[in-house]
Amino acid sequence: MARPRAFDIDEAIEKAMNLFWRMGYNATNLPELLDAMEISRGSFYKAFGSKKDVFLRALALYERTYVEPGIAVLENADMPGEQAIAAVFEAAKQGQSDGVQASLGANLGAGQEAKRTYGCLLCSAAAETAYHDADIADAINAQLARLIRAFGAALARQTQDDAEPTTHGPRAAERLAQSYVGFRILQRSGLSA
Amino acid sequence: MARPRAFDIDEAIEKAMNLFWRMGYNATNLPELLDAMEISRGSFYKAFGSKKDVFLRALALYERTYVEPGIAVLENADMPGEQAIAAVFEAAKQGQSDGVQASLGANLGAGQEAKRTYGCLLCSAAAETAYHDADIADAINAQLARLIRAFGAALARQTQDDAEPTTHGPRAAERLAQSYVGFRILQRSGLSA
DNA sequence: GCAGTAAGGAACCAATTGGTCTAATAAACA
DNA sequence: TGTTTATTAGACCAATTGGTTCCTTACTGC
Repeated sequence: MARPRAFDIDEAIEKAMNLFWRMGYNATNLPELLDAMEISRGSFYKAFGSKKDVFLRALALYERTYVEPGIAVLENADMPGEQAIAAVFEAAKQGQSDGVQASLGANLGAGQEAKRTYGCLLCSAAAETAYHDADIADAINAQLARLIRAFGAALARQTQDDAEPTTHGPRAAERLAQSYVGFRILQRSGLSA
Repeated sequence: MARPRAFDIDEAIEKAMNLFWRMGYNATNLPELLDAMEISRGSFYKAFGSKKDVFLRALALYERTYVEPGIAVLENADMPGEQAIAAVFEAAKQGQSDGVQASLGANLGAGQEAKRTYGCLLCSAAAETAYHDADIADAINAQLARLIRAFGAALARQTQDDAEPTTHGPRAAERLAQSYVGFRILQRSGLSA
């Protein structure tokens, strides 16, 4: 009995996520965000409430789309731990950013230098917004904590009993997560491939 | 034959550095910056020109104060590579943020929770400003590249010929730098200690 | 004392920020 | 057809952004 929403909420959030991914939270302003989401200011505030809410939903979508598959691999009891960890790092190396690549292609000319990635939204956001907003910080820290635990689960399934300190001890999962985050930050800077 | 500058340029930049360290570049606004530097708007623009210029100088000061000592250790030919690398990570763990601790103490009550650090200005800035300003990105990437090279120098001086993939191969220095950056990002988030 | 410079403070600037509101239109369903 | 709701575009908002200008007040060395 009423006009249905013309845009898809999830699609709009996905477009927002891709912009936040590239720009970071602070550097994303409303006009650009509305442009990327392809909705009007009115629809934006009616459907989502605020920029911060959209960012939190984008973070949640990022988790579902990019983080959880990795966590599933790390926690997959049928896969040896070393193999799971290697697979997660390999996925990060391969870009793991379809949507980003797409939006990048739209921005650059004819796909030249289109190989550059924006790293990891979660990792970048951790560095940027840690001290600014408690809600955002909580959401990010929860995701990072999940990731660390998943690395721990994979480490616990290791088949080889090697002596690498990186893969043993109480802080081994933390250290693996550090490597992952650092990789993705330097990847964003273009210094790691 | 003229009135001398009443504030010390380097001290002002140091205060700015500490604020940028805590807040990041985008989230630092002029009034807060002037307040932290304890100079007036007029003096600010006469002496430095712009917020961006101040940030670049703060980055340079950070490099001199916090990055170069680490690089010197890593490149110290008299110290075994493993030892140098361990020392750099240990320094990062210890906080390595005197100025920041001081400004933190001023913000919080009576020093409670004063142990929290802001991670590493360079690492956080790498994540935040990579795609926004070319000058800033260049300055950051140059510093990161120096750091990676220094890790490489330390690796080349290794005494033990262990089989850890982390410490061998062409990308070993890059991997060490990743660990370092990731450590400091998670440190800022409070998830690594 | 005087020239020269820097200080602080405040007024002022245009542009942008995230966010609100209105009015007209459009689509669905009963 | 009428009710309901979502749509768009745009005006509008106060607050904030980084930055400029100006005036008065120091302070220095000659």
